[in-house]
Amino acid sequence: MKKLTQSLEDYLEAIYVISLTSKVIRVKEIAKFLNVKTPSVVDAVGRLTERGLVIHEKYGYLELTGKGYELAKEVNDKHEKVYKFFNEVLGVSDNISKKDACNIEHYISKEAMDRMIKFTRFVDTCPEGYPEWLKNFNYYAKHGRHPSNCTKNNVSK
Amino acid sequence: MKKLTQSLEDYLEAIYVISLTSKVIRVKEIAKFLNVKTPSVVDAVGRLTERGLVIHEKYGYLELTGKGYELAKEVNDKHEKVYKFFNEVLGVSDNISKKDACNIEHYISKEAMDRMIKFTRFVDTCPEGYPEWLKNFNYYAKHGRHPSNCTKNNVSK
DNA sequence: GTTTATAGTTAGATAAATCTAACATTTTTA
DNA sequence: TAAAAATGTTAGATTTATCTAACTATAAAC
Repeated sequence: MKKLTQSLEDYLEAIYVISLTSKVIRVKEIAKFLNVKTPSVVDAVGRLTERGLVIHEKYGYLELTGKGYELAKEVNDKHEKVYKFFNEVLGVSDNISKKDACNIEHYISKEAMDRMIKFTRFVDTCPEGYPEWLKNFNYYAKHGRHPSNCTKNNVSK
Repeated sequence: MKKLTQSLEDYLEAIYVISLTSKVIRVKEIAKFLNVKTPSVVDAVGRLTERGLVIHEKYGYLELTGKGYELAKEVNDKHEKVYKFFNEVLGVSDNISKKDACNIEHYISKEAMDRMIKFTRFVDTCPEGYPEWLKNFNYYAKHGRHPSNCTKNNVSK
């Protein structure tokens, strides 16, 4: 099946995210979540319905189909993972990480995503806790030079 | 002035990149570079001209204005930097890094860009050469576990 | 220097994504 | 339960970005 547009992915993800905390899903909620007007939502939901990703009872509630749920979860997973990488590894602020993740999630390749996920996990599972080299990076980012203890702590032979 | 769309940024960047290796710039070149048809280029160039970023003699050559050049360079710089980060730090393959950079360049925030640039430089200027921890990451990415020498080499106290 | 080939342009179509304004349905409430 | 409020839908407009087909201008070749 043809790939979803960025916009449709956003709508699908919004429905998914809303469903995590809300019992029912309405057009108005989606509009609020995405900062668009309700006719835009109706339009998008129509297109998602055509593709069998959403079920929408007229004037009533919305639901993801199985396929819709899976796709939505996939998109949202990417979002979460890009966010984590930006925030935890690169040290980008919370808000900006979220915003960037929201855009990038639609475009990043499987391969890059995989490396980001692994990188984040590499940091998170570091045997020594928060890795020394990442401390050193933060120092470098702040001061523009490697800390004096850098060589010592990282030399391998 | 209003932000350029992704598409217009692509056209502008294309013109810039072509100008690096080609004496003159033509509609056809741009079309080839971006894999679109010439009417699309004419249209886009028209919009770039309206914004004072490009000069186009009818049936003739194209040129970037000063402002256009600056903007194009900015966009292309982002491209280069995202590419480098993905390729050199994350270890994403050449081709995919390029493709991803091409998309992401339009969306990434100044802050995240800044951190990526610094991260790449942090790696490149590492006093010990290619850093041990990055070798460890590559090991981790390949085998799914930290190398046995990991703790030793990175412990700080 | 005409003809032919190449390149560029215009016109008109289509699709996505948004909006406002008007209308319809449901739900709430007095 | 009838009026009012809230929510949802439709219709129609706008912008961007593409395309194809038809036309026009410039360059090349003979």
